[in-house]
Amino acid sequence: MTNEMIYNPHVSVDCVVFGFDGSKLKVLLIERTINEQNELYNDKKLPGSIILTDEDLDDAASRVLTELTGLKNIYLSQFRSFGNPKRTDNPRDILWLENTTQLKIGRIVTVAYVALIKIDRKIQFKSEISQANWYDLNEVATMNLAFDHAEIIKKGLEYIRHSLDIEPYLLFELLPRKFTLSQLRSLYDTVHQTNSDVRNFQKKVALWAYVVALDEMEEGVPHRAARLYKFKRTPNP
Amino acid sequence: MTNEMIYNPHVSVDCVVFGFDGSKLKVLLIERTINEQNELYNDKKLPGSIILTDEDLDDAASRVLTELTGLKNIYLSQFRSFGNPKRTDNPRDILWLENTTQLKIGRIVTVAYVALIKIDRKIQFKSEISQANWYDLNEVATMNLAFDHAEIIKKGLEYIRHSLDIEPYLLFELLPRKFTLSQLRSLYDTVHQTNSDVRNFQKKVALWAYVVALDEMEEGVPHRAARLYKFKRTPNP
DNA sequence: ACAAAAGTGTTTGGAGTACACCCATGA
DNA sequence: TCATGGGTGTACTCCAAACACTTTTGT
Repeated sequence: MTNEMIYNPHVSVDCVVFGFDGSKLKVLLIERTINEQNELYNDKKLPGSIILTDEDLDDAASRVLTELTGLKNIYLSQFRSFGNPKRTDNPRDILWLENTTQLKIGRIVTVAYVALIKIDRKIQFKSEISQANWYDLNEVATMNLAFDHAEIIKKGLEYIRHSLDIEPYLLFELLPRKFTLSQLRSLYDTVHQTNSDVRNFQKKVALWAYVVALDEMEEGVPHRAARLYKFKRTPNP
Repeated sequence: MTNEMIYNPHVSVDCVVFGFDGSKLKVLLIERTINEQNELYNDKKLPGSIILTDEDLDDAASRVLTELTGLKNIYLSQFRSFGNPKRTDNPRDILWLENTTQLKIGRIVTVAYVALIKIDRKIQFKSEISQANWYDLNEVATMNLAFDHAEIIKKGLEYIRHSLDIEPYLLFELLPRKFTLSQLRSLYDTVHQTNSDVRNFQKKVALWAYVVALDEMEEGVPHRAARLYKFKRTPNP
């Protein structure tokens, strides 16, 4: 049985996983090492891979993310496909693909997914296959990424900005279970590229049924402790 | 040279083209005839086809739409990909595909596009390959369509509802060049599933810089003639 | 004259925005 | 006591929604 019977080398999935560390938005990238005429070349890429022949796209995205980063049960949303025939033109990318898959690779159409996750949960990037790390979005803009992954990240970011406008409760995927209104506001302003007024923001949030105040305060901060809040899923958010 | 060198039989594009006839939203479908053991079987499908090996997805969508319906210069937006392995499981669909493409067909991932067009422009569905017609959306819900095309249409409709919320000027893709406010309101209410108040609607439209009143009236209607309006593209709509 | 659709204003409530000061805490 | 961020209220503007009658035209 050859790899060709298991893998479909014409379609791939890529996952753009965004995280928030309290002040900045980050993307999850994995290390890639290419053996080019015995010179090792290192760069970064999105977690992604070709799909299995009998696998749905959503399933492929979850599987690949788990295999490459160890992350499980992440809510991934398909946002766009990329099929420029030139996207697999770089010889370095082809070399790497053929080495990793042991398949003859031609043109690949990729289906891209986004996810939002809390950086706070003790993430163990456990994978035997690859090494995953968070990178600052600004930093990523200046990095050399594999394939058209820079473009995919850009479109993914547009997509989540957009989704968060429509479904603001998605923000809570990015926050710790208990959070302060400053954290929420800082995140809100980061993704919306705004600078909200503190009072107006508190009023706005007071109208969101899915944000509930707790009887708990922050601890160990070098200033007045802030009230903690939690996110509560509501019947129709 | 085999077809396999020209066509990529693993990825297709499908176009969901919506039109508005003044009162109802319609979808463009093409006829399909399948020769099943010398019994001819007829049904409908979306205009769509597998892509060429060296073709970008957007280009494939335009090309396929033109080839199958004669429509040119239609603005198509990619909205989602469909890759359930079972979507190409129906033997009738496979038979049809292999007959039309002369290729061995396995699993196909399709990238779906939507477009909005005016039914008023004298559309000549000129194609040597297929016959295209408008179908009422309600009607479509009860029809048997090829592959997962019913699902694709449903998602396409959700997508345009959504887009029209954000970019209301897209509505004008669906209207004749000169239109009355009743027509605009009827269309608006159709896509939003609302029932707007006439006066409030006129006020709302008065604020849209891209709708301008003409010095012309409707003619030949059996009641008071309505003023005509046109759509004017603005620098930043 | 009547049927059919066009056109027109006012009021009310909710949401967003602008704006400045005192409070609690740890160092 | 000071530095740091937390927390609070009011006034204004804009937009959305509710609501009913008169006008024009063809038959």
